[in-house]
Amino acid sequence: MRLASWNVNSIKARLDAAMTWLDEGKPDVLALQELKCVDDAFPRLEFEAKGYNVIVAGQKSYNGVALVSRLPLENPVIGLAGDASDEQARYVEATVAGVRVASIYLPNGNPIGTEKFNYKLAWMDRLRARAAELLKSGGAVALMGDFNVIPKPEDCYDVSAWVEDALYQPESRAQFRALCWLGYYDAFRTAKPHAPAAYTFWDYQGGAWQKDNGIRIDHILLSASAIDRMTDVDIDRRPRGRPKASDHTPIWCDLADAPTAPRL
DNA sequence: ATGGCCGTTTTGAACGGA
Repeated sequence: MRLASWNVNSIKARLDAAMTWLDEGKPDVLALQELKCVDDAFPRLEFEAKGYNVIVAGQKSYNGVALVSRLPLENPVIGLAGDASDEQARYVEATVAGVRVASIYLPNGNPIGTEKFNYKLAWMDRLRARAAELLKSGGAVALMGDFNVIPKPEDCYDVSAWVEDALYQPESRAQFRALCWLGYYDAFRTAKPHAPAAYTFWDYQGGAWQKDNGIRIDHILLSASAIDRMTDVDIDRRPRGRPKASDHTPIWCDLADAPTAPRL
């Protein structure tokens, strides 16, 4: 089963690109972020025509996440627990073939020293609580999305350009590590610990794509029982190099079928 | 040199993004 995540920066602006990537990336499950549209404006029919089921958590103009899957999306949950007053559409989860998958659009948090940065850190507290809850069953879990965190210096073309940014603050990175210490594995770094310039985002400005001035902020975090089944993982840079591209590009991983009996 | 991009919105200057 292939799991993938992509911040499309408006699903309406990126519909052709999304349809193209479904054909070439062949994800079984795709977590989408930054839809920038309400539920009814999501191009549901186009996804369904390609054989995908759809769950949308939309919002006007900003944010918005979705899960699309060839297999049924069971027991969907929209929204992240812990703050009933939070109206931003940044989280949706469901079960596909026994794997609990989530599409996550973690707050940007800029500028630091403001309520926006506090909101980011508080949101990460809530995410960690939910992530811990999901591990209790021992089943496979995949947290996928735009985490808006640069985990380590090697995940950035030039750390000096990001030291004042919310994505590289010590607090943001510590929160990301705390999430991992619960028992989640960064799918890409676990398989490719020394891969250089493994970026998922390049700014539209300043020729960042042409210079490969990128950062790795889109992640797939897998529980132990999920990463134990992982056979491949990669970042697909092709969509970023095309006209009218999102500033993010997809990341994906493959999971082998669940063993029907213990293998040891 | 994030001054220089992109998408969105009570459509036209402002906001959010990262």
